[in-house]
Amino acid sequence: MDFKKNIPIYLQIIDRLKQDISLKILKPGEKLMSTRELSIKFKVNPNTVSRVYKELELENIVFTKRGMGTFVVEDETILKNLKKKMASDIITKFICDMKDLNISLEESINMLKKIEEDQWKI
Amino acid sequence: MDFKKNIPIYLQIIDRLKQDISLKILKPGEKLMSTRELSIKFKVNPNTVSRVYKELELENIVFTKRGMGTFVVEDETILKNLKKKMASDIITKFICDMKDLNISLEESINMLKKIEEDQWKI
Amino acid sequence: MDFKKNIPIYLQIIDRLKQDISLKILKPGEKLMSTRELSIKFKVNPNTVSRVYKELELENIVFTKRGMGTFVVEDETILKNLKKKMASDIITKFICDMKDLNISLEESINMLKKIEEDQWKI
Amino acid sequence: MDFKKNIPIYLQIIDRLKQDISLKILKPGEKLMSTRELSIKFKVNPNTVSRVYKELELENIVFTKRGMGTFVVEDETILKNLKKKMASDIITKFICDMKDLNISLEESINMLKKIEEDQWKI
DNA sequence: GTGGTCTAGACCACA
DNA sequence: GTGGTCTAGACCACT
Repeated sequence: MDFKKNIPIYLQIIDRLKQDISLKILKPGEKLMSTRELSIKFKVNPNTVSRVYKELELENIVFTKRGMGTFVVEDETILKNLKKKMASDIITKFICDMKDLNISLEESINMLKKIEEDQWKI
Repeated sequence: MDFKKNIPIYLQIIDRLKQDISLKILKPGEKLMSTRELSIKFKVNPNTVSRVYKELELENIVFTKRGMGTFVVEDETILKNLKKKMASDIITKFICDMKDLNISLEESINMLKKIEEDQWKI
Repeated sequence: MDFKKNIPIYLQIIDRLKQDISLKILKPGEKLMSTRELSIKFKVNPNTVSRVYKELELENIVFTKRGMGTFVVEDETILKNLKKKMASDIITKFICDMKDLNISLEESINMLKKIEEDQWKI
Repeated sequence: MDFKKNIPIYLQIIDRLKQDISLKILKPGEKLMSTRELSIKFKVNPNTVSRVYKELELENIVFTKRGMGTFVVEDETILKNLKKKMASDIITKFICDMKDLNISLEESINMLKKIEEDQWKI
């Protein structure tokens, strides 16, 4: 995993884990890698991973058992909402940004369709 | 104007000015407010506005005449490209973000269409 | 038994056993459950229970006969003091915490009285 | 300020600041010391103070202006509730702890009254 | 071995 | 000068 500059590493890792969880690459109840393992995998300081786990716990996406490790929550509802919320956030932002440029939702959709068609040609 | 947390104020102002320019609220050749005026209007540190103008000048969107102030460039081509580039950036980001969530462009478009229809009902 | 986060499990178990002993649910001289039994009952690591027994022994509340198990001490004086000390600790902490908030002992008592009256209404 | 062992320093500082705010030693809208200043005053690492400010911000007790510093919120309601909540937390804990020892609220109050009287004698 | 806390000190973006 | 992020590495308590 290579990190973008400008965006804090810990946020990028959070996003990555959220994706893995919402795509069920990490399943409900499954144990995450320990802070140390993950810090080695991502070539990052353990503290940074610590922070990631703490924030994910605040969002009720993972929980920790003392001395046992960190686990994905088992409540499926939360996990379903996670993906929904992430998608809805992206869409809302997109619509707002386009509105700011005075581009209506209709036009935006047309532009996307055009890109879709172009993909086939390649 | 109220600023979002997490995003640097100077970036938000840059975006705002770019919008105004691309929507021709600020016309080619028109003089921008002085750094002082703008800093008062936005209740922001004058240094922050300075930085905004500097960055816009680097992007060839405005230029400075010493002692006269800062002006929107008159080259229409640049201004047209400005809007195009901004829109294209937003769209690219949107498509990537959705892909990361394993949502195809087709699905994304469908979700947007659904929102469009829902707007009519309100 | 469900454990609070933030407070070490072993401390919570110690407190629980102290209560049981001071309330004579566990009587002087009575045998405690084995570490294994207790660890199963509380769904906890056996080491954790071991530690609990070790600490209680240090405080002279239980004692161990090799190969026989762990027992509540028979000295009634110790057990009486146990309850007294626990109560006094709680009270001292309460008074200090309220003082820190600039709430006098008199006011604290009034607040407690108010709660007492309210209970009757329910 | 001297810190208790066993309790994380950052929690002790949080508590201290909450007290100062609820007692209006730090007034609404007032600027807190910078992370560096406070870290020197408390002989503590700047990161520790950083963490304190972050948590207080999460609880909506302070807010930060980028590059300007950290300030007590100005909303009086929040600050009033702060003191209320802190007191109520302490009282609830006290009542529960005593109940666990099989000591009724009535008895608890009597014990406190006794202590109150004893104070006069000294 | 697990996460939690803390120190020391660095660099950065922001105002 | 302000807070935010990150690294390096330590110690601790818990399981």
